[in-house]
Amino acid sequence: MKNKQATEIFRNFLKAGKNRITPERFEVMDAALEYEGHFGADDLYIVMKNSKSSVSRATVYKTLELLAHCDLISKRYFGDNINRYESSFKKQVHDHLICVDCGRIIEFSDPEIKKLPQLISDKLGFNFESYSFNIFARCKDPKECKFYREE
Amino acid sequence: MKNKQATEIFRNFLKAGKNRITPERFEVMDAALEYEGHFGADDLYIVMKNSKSSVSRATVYKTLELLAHCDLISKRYFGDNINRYESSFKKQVHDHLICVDCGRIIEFSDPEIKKLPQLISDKLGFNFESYSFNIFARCKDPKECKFYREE
DNA sequence: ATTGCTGCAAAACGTTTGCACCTAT
DNA sequence: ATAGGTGCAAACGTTTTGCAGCAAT
Repeated sequence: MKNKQATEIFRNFLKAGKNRITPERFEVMDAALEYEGHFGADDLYIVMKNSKSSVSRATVYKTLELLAHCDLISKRYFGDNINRYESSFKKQVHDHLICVDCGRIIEFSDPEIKKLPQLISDKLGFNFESYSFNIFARCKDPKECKFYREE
Repeated sequence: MKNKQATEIFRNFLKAGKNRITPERFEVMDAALEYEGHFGADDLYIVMKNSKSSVSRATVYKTLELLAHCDLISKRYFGDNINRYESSFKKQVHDHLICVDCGRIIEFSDPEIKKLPQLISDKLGFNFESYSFNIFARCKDPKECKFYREE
């Protein structure tokens, strides 16, 4: 229970959906919000395991879905068959550019894009829920790209 | 070799990349361009198998990647752990709205979105390659949504 | 007391790989 | 001749599931 405000949000979300308040879920929440950058469910499981947590892999997977549903974390997909997450608590909404050569991920934020999903959903007769926007591109400087890949 | 124009495009792409021109690759190309709507690699493999093709699963997977690289098909991801493809030959570029309740997929096209990926890539110092834009939303009319789910 | 949650291991799933044979160049 | 592609089955890595016991309500 390292983050009081997030704990409150998660707790209320769980209550509202008639999900139980368990210590394991808050353990996963803390670890997820602490993780720097993007992580797969298994990455987080390993980190927790290494810090002596006894939360199971299944619980990690399930809890991450819950956290994504209450917008404490965001679910991402960069095209490599792994679902990734990242904390979105107190972080500004952003999208991603992925270098298809070196895999580097650049975060950016565009006011134009932010408002479009809501508008389009309305126009098509849907209630907007979330969106994903990824750009795949190549570093202009191949040296820089190679450098990044090697580290 | 059902589609002369696409065959030509694919053949040139293969030559340019020093990939060999094989009958299997064109079998996959034909099947992929004929497929109505979005399909997983395995879906296509089953269809081909059922029409007595002897192309292997591995070849289907590999060839779909090649077809995506020369833009004859587009690779999609709708958040359910399956990579999907759809023909993009002679089809206008479009994006997708997915109903998170019933799974229905609506295709739409927005001029604003089309031009942004290129612009943003330039601004960030990358060479634009491709992009993906998905909106997740809910049918406004739950009945309509339910109806769709049940069929 | 009743559900729902957990941990564990096994299974499931889509996808990739290793290998021997084959074929386009 | 040789590099590259194919088919097959087995392996892979991520994710989900079944189940018995446990814990939040």
